[in-house]
Amino acid sequence: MAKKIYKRDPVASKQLIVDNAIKLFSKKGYAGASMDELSSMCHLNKAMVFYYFKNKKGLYEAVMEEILQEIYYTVIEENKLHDNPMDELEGFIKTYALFACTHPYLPALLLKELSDSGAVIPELLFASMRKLFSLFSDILKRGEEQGCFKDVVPMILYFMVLGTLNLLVTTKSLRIEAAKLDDIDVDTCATCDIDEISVYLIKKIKLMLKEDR
Amino acid sequence: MAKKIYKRDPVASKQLIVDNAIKLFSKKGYAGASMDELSSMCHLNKAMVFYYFKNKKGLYEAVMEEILQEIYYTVIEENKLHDNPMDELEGFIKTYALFACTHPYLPALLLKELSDSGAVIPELLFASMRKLFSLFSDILKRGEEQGCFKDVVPMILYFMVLGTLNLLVTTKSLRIEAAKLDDIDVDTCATCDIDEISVYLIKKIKLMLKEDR
Amino acid sequence: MAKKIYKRDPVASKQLIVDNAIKLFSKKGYAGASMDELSSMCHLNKAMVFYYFKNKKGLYEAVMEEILQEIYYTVIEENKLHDNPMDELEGFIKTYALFACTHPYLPALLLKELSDSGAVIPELLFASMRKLFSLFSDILKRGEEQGCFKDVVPMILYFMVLGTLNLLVTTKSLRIEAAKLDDIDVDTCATCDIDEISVYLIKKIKLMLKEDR
Amino acid sequence: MAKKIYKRDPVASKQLIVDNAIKLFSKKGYAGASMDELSSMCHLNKAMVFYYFKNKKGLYEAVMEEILQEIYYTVIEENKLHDNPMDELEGFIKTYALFACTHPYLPALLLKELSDSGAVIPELLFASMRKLFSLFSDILKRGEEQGCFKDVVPMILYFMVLGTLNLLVTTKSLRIEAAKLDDIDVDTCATCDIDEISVYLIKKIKLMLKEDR
DNA sequence: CATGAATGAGAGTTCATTCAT
DNA sequence: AATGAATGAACTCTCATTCAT
Repeated sequence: MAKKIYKRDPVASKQLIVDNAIKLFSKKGYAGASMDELSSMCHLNKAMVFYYFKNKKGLYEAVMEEILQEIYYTVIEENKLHDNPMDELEGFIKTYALFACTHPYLPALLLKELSDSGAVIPELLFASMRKLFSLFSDILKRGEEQGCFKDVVPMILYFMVLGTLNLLVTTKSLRIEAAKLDDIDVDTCATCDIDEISVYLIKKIKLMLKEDR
Repeated sequence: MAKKIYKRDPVASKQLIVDNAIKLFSKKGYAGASMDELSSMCHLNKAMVFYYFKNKKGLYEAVMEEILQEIYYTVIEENKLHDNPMDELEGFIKTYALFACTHPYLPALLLKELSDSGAVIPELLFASMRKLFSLFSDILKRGEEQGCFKDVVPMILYFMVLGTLNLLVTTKSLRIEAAKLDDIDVDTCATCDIDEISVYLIKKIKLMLKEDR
Repeated sequence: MAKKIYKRDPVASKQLIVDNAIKLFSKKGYAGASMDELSSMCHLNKAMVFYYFKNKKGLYEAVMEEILQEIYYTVIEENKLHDNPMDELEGFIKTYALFACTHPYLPALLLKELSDSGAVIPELLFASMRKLFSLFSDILKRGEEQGCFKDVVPMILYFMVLGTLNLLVTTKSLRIEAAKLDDIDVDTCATCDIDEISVYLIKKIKLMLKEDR
Repeated sequence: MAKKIYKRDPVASKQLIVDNAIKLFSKKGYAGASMDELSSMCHLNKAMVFYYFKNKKGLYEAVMEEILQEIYYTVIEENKLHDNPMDELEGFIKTYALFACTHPYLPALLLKELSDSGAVIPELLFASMRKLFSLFSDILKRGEEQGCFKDVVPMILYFMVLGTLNLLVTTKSLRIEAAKLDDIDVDTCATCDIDEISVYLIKKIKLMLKEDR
């Protein structure tokens, strides 16, 4: 008679919702995502979403909080392995790049949120971005003090790193498409893997910071 | 009884709709924008939107086409003023930066579209981005041939420029907010004007391209 | 500069609208027909329809009046050629059949209207059907008096004739479709022409009226 | 405050919708029926219609399927009671007539659909009409083989029966109206009950099939 | 914890109709 | 006579959310 499987595992169910919400929100954006579609992705009843989360916005906040925390802790943990600004900077970029590549919903969600200064969750986004930026800024500032980085404007450099990496991740399918059509001499980096990209980016950022002019 | 407003200027009405649609789409995204809200922003009857445009998507396409063409022609016109890659690159960045700053809906719309590889209008976005990228890529390629640029990967550099500028524009209000709270020693470039930013960016990009390693 | 041809022939324009309205109403019914589609069928401005006709219902009435009058006069003119009930009956059926076949919108419109007792134009339909029925009824009554028809109930026989012919006309495409699929031994009269059908119908009606039981 | 009515009987709610949809579609046709009106007829929220049915067309199909199945099974069940073509034919006509009279939406819906060869649901109507026709055709064919029917063209006779009965049912109110105005000597069968009509029809059809000419 | 039924508001879109030119 | 712009009401359908079970 059991025509349905009742999981009755609240932790698992909640996580299931969050996981699918990440997928959905990153694909369709906040407004474009429907709770109906979400629940059917989870093979769960629609009302369950509202049982675990206050409302759509609450779910979105939970989703964003989760992924923003995840990237933050990933980066900060990796950062502990290094003891000089040069390595720390390299580590920051490499780690962010790898994370963005293996969790491609992060760039999608981040760019969407940043594209309107966090219209949906200003405070949360605000706090998270600040924490990550603080770390990045600290690295550069210390590097400047130690004389290995010159002419540093952390905010701009921060968006340079994040902008480049996030856009390269989100446009991957677009660039692959382009590669099929484009002339021989235009390279869209369609086949570049994330390591090549971050190596190049690191090299260039280092060149940037080596001298004043 | 005078409730109806007869403007009867089709060109003006259509432009009114497009202008407000730009605002609305850039603020709320495609899915989040409502045609109801749009029409009341225009002080026009809702049906008028569908009189001038096939449907919501058609309007969105018209909007995107307009702004993508505008930025493209602005950049390409400016480009004609220069005769060497170094100046051309500088011109490209300065022009894009200025345009993005004076037309802040462009970064908002672009980031939103790019964040999901152009979910709404793939072909249109695709074509436009390619045209702009072609120009950028050409500049760098010629510079490389002439020996003034080294170790060039146009695609990455393209997203570096666009990513940095677009994010700096869209996060402006966020960064101003941050400036009020932040400690003294963290600069969010809240007060930087676009010229300072682009000068810095140009300087850094040039350093990047000066040597191989 | 003349990018449009201004007909400025009111009679022709009005007739153009009526002609296309006949097509449209017979295909889509009253509610399903849109004035927008109609006007573009006519290559005329939408407002012209309302210039010539009070409103949608007024147009529909004009359409129905035209075709109901046409069939009525066609039948009554033909009827004058005969001088005995038997020939008159045969003439009635043959004429109606031929008209329905060459003007297939008549059955379509008639069945639609009759299917809800003339919801849209009760009085008009009412009057027209009565006039045609009167003629039919007279023929039968006179035949009965003269002894050539027996056991006559005009109303039922009237709907028998009209029902059969109208349905055979409107279902023509359906029956052709069926012929392609059906087993050999089922004949949907897909290829029958209207003459064969009316000859058969006349023969059968005559048999009906020859004796009491 | 008690504004909401919680019936919470899905079977009843769904049937309520279907029942009212039958009424509405048969009165106003597919295009003329509004889902708003339907839901308020049901004292149900508008969204419930779309909860139970995919869309308007899906509801219409469900409605048509229900009534076409009902008439088919009614006729076929009755048919099993007889063992000779003559009785079967009589049974067919009587049963159809009675059903059409007690379920007057059937003729209304059928004539509307047939009047444009099933514009809304071609396949469904097609299949149903074929099944019913097959039964009718079989009866006549067997009668012909056994020598009790002569000169049989099933398709025409089928539409004769259905046309007559359907039109007599749908025009009932029209004919009652006419009876009030008409001269003494014209009988619109306004008061005829369905039994008298089907008895007359059966008698006439039998006469038709008794001899070749 | 989980479900399906129910809801009201609003979405995008089309409609018949009218107005100014 | 003819046009295109404009309107308000209605349309089908979807949304986030809540209720009873």
